[in-house]
Amino acid sequence: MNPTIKEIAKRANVSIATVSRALNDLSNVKNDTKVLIKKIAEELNYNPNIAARNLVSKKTQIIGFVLPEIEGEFYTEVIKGIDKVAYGSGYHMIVASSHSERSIVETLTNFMKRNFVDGVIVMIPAVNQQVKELIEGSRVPVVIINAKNEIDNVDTVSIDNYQGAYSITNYLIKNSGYKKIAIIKGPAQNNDALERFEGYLSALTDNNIEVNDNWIIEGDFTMKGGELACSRLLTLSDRPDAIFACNDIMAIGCYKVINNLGLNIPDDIGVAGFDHINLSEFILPHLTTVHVPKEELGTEAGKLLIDRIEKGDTKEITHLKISTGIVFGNSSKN
Amino acid sequence: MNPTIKEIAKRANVSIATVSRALNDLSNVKNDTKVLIKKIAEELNYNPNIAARNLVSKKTQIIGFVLPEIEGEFYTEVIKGIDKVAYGSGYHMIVASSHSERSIVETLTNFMKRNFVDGVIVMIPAVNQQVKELIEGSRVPVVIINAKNEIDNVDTVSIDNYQGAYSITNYLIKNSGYKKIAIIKGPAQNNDALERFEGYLSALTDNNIEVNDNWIIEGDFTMKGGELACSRLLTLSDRPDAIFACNDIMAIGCYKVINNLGLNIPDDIGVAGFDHINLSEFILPHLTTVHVPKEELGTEAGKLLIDRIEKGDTKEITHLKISTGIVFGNSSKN
DNA sequence: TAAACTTATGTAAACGTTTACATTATTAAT
DNA sequence: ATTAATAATGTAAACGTTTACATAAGTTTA
Repeated sequence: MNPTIKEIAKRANVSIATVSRALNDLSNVKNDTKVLIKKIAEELNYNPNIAARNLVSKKTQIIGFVLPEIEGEFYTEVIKGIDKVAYGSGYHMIVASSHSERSIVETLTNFMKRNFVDGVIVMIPAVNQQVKELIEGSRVPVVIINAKNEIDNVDTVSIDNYQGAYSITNYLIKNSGYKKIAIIKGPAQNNDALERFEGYLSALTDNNIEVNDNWIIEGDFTMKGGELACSRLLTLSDRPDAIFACNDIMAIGCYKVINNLGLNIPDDIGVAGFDHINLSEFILPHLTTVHVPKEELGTEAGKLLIDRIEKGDTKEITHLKISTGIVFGNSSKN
Repeated sequence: MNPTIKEIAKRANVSIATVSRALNDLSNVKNDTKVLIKKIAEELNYNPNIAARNLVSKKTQIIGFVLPEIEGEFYTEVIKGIDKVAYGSGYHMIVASSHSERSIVETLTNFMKRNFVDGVIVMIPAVNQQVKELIEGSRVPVVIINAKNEIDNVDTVSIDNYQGAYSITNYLIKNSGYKKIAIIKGPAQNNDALERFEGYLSALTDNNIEVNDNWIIEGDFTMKGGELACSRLLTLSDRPDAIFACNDIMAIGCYKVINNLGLNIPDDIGVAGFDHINLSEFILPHLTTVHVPKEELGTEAGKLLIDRIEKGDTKEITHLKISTGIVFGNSSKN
């Protein structure tokens, strides 16, 4: 059906080896021959058979991206970042989220055991033992996004959560003048959440502010969770004058509660988030939050992975930390 | 490196043909042999080489999804839908959005010419001549999401925009009692936008409401566009009492302007959108909008494509229209 | 018990490339 | 003009499967 190099060889009166060399622009092919072959290939609308090429090269030019769920803009941005880099280097990306019918482990196993992808990028908030072992034992190159640095023979890219949380807390203190800053944490096993919490603690300490345990509330990174946490905080007898929600969605949950109580943001109570999702700019007042370069997370992971695929073990392991910045909204005084 | 069927054959003292048959659970293999072979495969941690298999089967079990840009939850949901169906049928999905470095045509060409994917799902708001020809001439099965039915030898899935727009306009009239309903349209070449506009017109006509050209404003499906359109409408001497924005993002733009002017939604002016994006439930008052089953769009397209891949031309062309529903928010009176 | 099936296995080709090695044609060096 | 070096091309194997066809082994049937 599809023309093959055999067909081209016949028409050009050369061997298939020469055709292959010509089409791949290898050296040692007379220019005339090369031109002729390319012309014929063009005429026949020739396209190389990828499977055949993969078979001999033992590469597929495909990278896999494993994530818990394709949802929310965060992952979307990361996907975009990976895709751009992949495309630029001649790779394709297969996205595999886990869902009702497929577990993360299953996906990962599939990607790593079969000679199906050249490398895998994994972005999961909490790496459990099983996943850890899977990754450590993998012959396929892996890059992990945003996990705790507990797998050290693997390249990683992550957000500097500590720095982000530290600076926004510091900002709330130094610039806005808040003194009683509460925090709504993220899920307990979530590494990002942990690091953010630590940044918050350090900032308080460095500013000689005592940590008040009543103002440290567990959250779950959902809006509902934000609402509940916020209403707990606002009904305390000694209530905080600012709330640092460990992600934007929870911060938006706070907005709801605060508005319902007829309080003013940022005068009665300041609010800050983390992530800088689009929504944070849609709401009023605009949310003060931490900008996370989501797409960059993807591009960096992509670069690292492709480098690893192409250079193998000659390159040493990289642990990349991507810094964040503050988005100065109006949900905090200034 | 990786064990092959050859290695298994050697250990089991059989030919590679038998191994292949045993592993693929084909008939005509003695049960003892089958069990033995499978045991050895297991021990060796054997995984079939996909490239080799693809080479002979001339299939890759990969489907491509082409979209203009991975952005916003709409596409995300569709991706999720496709992924689920694909996975269920043993396929993988490669997502290729166009971006700075890659045009839609380029992506499409890449997918359709090479024997790289078994089928392609295309979701682009406006199919131009070049794309049309590309699709019509494709030997690779294609399913188009949400485009005008102008390519008839291809399966399509689309939202019933007309019905959605008709019913929400009708709702604004019949249930909310609005009489002066303006519309903010979508981009001129966008097919969804056109159909929505037609639904609006029909609903007015069927309710014996005269169409007022001043209340028909061009929009562009962006928040900013919604703001501008809204402020134009609200400064008219004869201003509408309700606005139907052809997508939610523009409706949210309207909220901004209306709030700024100190007007009340839904009493001074009603607002309705289209798409039912998450955001529509975050804002207050909750937006009255048209629910679009985004994930279903993906699953249906996936099913159609895989069916086409596996059944070939024996199955006749399907043009599927997916109905929508109204989300009764508080941005309209009731 | 031979003939006729059926079942189980093997042989070898095919899929479409790439590439090591061999060969021939061309150019440079003496 | 002969030899040496280089450039261009060809030959054939290899990649790891699947599968048509051939063969061997086992089971009915008359």
